[in-house]
Amino acid sequence: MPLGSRRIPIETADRLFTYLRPLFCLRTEGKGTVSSQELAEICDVNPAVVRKDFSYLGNLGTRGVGYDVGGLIEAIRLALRLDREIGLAVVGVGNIGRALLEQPRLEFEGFRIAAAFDSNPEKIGTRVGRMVVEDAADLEERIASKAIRLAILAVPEASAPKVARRLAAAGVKSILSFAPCRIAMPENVKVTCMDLSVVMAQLVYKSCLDEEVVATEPEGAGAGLPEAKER
Amino acid sequence: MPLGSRRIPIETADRLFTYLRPLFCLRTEGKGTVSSQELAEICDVNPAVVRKDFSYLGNLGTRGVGYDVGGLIEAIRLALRLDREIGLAVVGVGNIGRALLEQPRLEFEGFRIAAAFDSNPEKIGTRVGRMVVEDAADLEERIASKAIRLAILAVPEASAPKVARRLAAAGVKSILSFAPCRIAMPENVKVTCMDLSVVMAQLVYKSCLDEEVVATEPEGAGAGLPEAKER
DNA sequence: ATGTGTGAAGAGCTTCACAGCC
DNA sequence: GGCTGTGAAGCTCTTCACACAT
Repeated sequence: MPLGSRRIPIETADRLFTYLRPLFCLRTEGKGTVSSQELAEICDVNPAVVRKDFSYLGNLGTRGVGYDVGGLIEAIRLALRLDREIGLAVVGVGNIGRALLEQPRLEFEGFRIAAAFDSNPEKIGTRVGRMVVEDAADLEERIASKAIRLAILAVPEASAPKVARRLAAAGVKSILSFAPCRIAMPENVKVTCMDLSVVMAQLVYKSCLDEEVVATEPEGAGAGLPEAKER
Repeated sequence: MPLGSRRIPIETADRLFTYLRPLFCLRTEGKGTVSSQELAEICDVNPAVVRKDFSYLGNLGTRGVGYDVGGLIEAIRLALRLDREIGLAVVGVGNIGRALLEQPRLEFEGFRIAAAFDSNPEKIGTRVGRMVVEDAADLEERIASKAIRLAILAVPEASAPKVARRLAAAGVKSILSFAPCRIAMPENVKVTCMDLSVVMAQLVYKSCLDEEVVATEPEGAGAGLPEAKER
């Protein structure tokens, strides 16, 4: 009998993250159990998808009842390696870096900002949110000594690749970059680029697709079924 | 003979966006043609994927030579409906809103910031970047009169759902939200939520997967093939 | 009666390999 | 020789339908 040890499809893993936040809300609201039907409506997916996804984590549900909210949260956090706190560095204290430092939200979700860097002498030593901005010149040493493996890169595009290489050399394994440029990295360092233009273009494209469907089907069923298909 | 009119798979559309930026760079560098091989290396995908993707847009390449850079850009922009400028509103001029307004990058990519709103009296009337911040109270009227259909929502989480409903009522069809909460919208309004926690968690998960592969294959081939597989 | 768990069928995307053209 | 364009095979994920547990 499978015990939650099957390989989790990457698409399932992605969805598991998105289940997590509504589950937190439900727990806060005091809801003890949730059915695949309910969660599916909240997350805008098919109920069968929800059940299939959870089945990879083991037999979490109770037939006729649903899933225990707390149990789900724990199982997901365990499966996704979110069970331990993850320290991260914010590199670049411009508008975006400041936004991250000033809102403590990340801290609730298993992440902990452990360092903030900037190269501007006027910013070094100042306090932003909970952190004191450190000199980017000390980046390698500080990151290595704190064993930080995750960094958010919020520096100008021009210096992003160089700073990224320094981070990788210091032992960082995952970089979330806000610079809209390609960052070449060795195979063992993962980089995700938050490119707003790309995201917005995709958003607009999807809206355009909808319009064409409407235009092509003038006798459409109107505001009929919820059409639980996203992406 | 197919003339670029086949249905484009959604995954292909997503990739087409990501090809666009390196292509801009290549054009700026004065490169006239590019091969699927070169572009594949830059974007970290399989060359066959690149060719297949472009084949949906028609016969763009020249055998033995490659693809015309300018032609590719035009074809992609057309296919993805980026051929006309898209006006957008920035709602909320906090750290993130300011970051968007102060960097003119978006303007180069077919987007044009057409309005900025905030409800803080101290911010209303001030100039940020190229825009003067308008009163969020006038949001519906201004958005409708300018026929804006795309908005970036950068307001506190608590007010995000309410503001989103106002945007939708004013005619906005696509919303990019930075509030890490679910925003319920009618079927014809698309919302993409930039949830940093989710993105970071996915990033960390992928790094963990790598580590396990390394740990499971101690006799691995070392730094061998590029392993052109991402995601 | 209600809602989970899952094998099997189906859909969609990726990879391969090679014909075809420059 | 070099590189595109593409049918076919392969693979992964999604959907369905229903057995089964409470």
